[in-house]
Amino acid sequence: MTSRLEALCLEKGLKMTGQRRVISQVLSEADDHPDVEEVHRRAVRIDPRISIATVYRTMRLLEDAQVIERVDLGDGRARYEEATADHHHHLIDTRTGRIIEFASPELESMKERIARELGYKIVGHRLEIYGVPLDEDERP
Amino acid sequence: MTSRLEALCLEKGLKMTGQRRVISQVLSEADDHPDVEEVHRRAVRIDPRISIATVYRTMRLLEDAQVIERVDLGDGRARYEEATADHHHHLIDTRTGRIIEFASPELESMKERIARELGYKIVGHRLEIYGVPLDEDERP
DNA sequence: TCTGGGATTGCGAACGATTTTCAGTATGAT
DNA sequence: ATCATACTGAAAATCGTTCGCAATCCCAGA
Repeated sequence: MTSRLEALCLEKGLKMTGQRRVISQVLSEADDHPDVEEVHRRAVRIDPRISIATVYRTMRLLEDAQVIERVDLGDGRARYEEATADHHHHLIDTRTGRIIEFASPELESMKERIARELGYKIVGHRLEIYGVPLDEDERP
Repeated sequence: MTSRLEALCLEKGLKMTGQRRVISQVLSEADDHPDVEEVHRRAVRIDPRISIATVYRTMRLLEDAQVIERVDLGDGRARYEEATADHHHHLIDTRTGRIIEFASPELESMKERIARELGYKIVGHRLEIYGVPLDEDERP
């Protein structure tokens, strides 16, 4: 069975090896933001003969092919998510590490406007909010 | 002469050594976002017997004491700036590496609102915009 | 279906940024 | 001035990541 990412790789003309197939599957099934070690851990469960170096190489390949996106969440390692058309950002629960994705068109346009006022054209950006859950009585 | 940061250190009850004095001076005089190596380079100009390890240690100390702030600009190393009361963000010129600081109260409140809607209280956040200068004819 | 050669892999070594270890040194309270 | 303690330099260790290289795999073409 062909995973979503595997299809994308074929589309981009990437050579489809066993390990790339497995890593694509792992990433297709992930709904979190695994780092390379975690991807490797999951990949090895499917096929034990996959080295961490290959995972690193494949992640870079997929990133370059714009199939996945690197997310830098401030802990020293790279995390990844499937590439999506819409810009979104991350709210990190500092108590649990849970990551909540959110998008805000207003935020996007404000950011555009700020850059424009400073005389710049945006080529990339990133916003992360670190937070803790509101107490019961503070909920909106 | 006592630099601004040195005064802050004394205030916090930190032991004032020669190297801390020099590093404090370097940081007080900096108006950019130097990384550890750059701080070390500047410190050594004032007193050559300062090791990079001490700079690393002192930066962490000052960061913990909230005297300076770590800025993660996406190039693999930590950069620093003096801690300020007001939140501000960074626009990084990807062509030259120039860093432009900006603040936006609207952005702050929007970010508060987003967190609140998601059921969170903000404990920290960061926004970086990467951009290239607008062409002449695009300037606002 | 078989083959050749370039792409890909696994391993371990190399890497850059940062932290730690440890023995020697300096600081500030007394 | 003394002394316990905190601090320092130098080198080794650590962490995430990349690289070099020989062995292996994939797939277009015969």
